[in-house]
Amino acid sequence: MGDKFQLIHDVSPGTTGWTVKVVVAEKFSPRVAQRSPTKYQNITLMDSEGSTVQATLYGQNITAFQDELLLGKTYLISNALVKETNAEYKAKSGEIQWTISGRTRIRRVEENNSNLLISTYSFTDFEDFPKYMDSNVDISKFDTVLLTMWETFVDNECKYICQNLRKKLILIGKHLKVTSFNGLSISTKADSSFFIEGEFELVEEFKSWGHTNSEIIDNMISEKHYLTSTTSKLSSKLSVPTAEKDFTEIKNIQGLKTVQQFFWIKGKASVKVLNQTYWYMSCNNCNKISSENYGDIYPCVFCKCTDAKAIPRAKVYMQLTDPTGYINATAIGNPAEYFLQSNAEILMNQTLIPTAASMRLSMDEDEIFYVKAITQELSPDCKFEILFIVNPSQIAGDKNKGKAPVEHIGEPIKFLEPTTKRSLFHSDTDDAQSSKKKCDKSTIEITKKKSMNSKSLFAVHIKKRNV
DNA sequence: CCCCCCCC
Repeated sequence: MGDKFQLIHDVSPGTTGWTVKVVVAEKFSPRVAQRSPTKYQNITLMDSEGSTVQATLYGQNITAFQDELLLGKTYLISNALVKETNAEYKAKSGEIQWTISGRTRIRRVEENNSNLLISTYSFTDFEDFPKYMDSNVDISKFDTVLLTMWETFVDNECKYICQNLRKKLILIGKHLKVTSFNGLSISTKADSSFFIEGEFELVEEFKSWGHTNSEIIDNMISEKHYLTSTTSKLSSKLSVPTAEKDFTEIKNIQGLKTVQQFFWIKGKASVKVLNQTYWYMSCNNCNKISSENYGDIYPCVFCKCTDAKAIPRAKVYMQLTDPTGYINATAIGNPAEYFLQSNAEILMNQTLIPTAASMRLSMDEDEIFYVKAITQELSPDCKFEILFIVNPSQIAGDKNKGKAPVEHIGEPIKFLEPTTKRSLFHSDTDDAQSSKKKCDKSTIEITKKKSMNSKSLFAVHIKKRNV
């Protein structure tokens, strides 16, 4: 390993412009956090001098990077989030931890540094262990697997394996509402339909609420409404309320505890924290964060698009007020550009803290906001996201005027009776075609990714695609 | 759709 790069010890919180060459020395199985639904995965990285640092991945980054960071391989890493571990947990002071996210640039280097690892760890026997731990094959076939644990593995790894396996089974059986499993997230959309992304593995058919999980997923796919972000398309999906009683007063959602809900709010937005980043670099295909430079073509780790383009996307953290109170909320993409009266490229090139001359920082008149509330497990308050902003003048004379807001708002999710015989479990090109036909502005790809045995293990990839 | 953060 050459020395033109920094070493792990050279990188502290606040260090900029660094690149460290590392070998992936250990890769642990993803775990679910004890006190929150957060998934995390720890990885140990080692530099040329044998120093190590713990790197952590969270949530969807775990699946996104699972093929990028392979055990024993060498990488150049830059722009990880570097911080001291939480004082509450850290064993010794000054311990550094890296967080690897979509911002982090990772470049594979074709070098064999396994001798470095072997000289530091007795690592060879351990090599097959991580992939074994994370395997679902054993569950699906209900084969008995003998796993021998010793010393601290009994208390640590063994405990977590058991917990995770149990959680996975429970998740598949019961949870088809708002959850994630192996990269799958099924969440309610603003129009009460479902958005499914990522991969999931159906280990076993479970019945819940009178339907098997495969039927429920079939329903979601056959319904497949997707919201689009533009106001014109929005108005065809949602009728904007006009009666005062249809708006939610902010005081009623401050400190909200519900899982996920949508509200119409009539009020004003303003930027209170001027010194924020009003954009992020994104993938032009999936909008996820990118570590590339503007305009670069790159393979996106999230959507796996091989020729994704890095483009800026607007983002703003603001305060929403009505006569009864205020909440902080985030807007991304269209609503952010609309509010700021700017666009992502201008926002990206802006070097100074903005002024009212360079963008809109507050509203003069009331506007209508469609707000999504998401409970934060560890924080007392909800997080709010502004999905749409509608100027009341835009809906004057609209055919929806006077209509009550669509009936789903604030209501629990309902599963529809199965309307189709089409099953995910015979996913072939015919199914993919029929999905395409029913889809209006998007297509859904259904691919059988792997089939370990004839009936129990499937991986299905469903994604929205703009046409 | 998306950002941030996140665990022992």
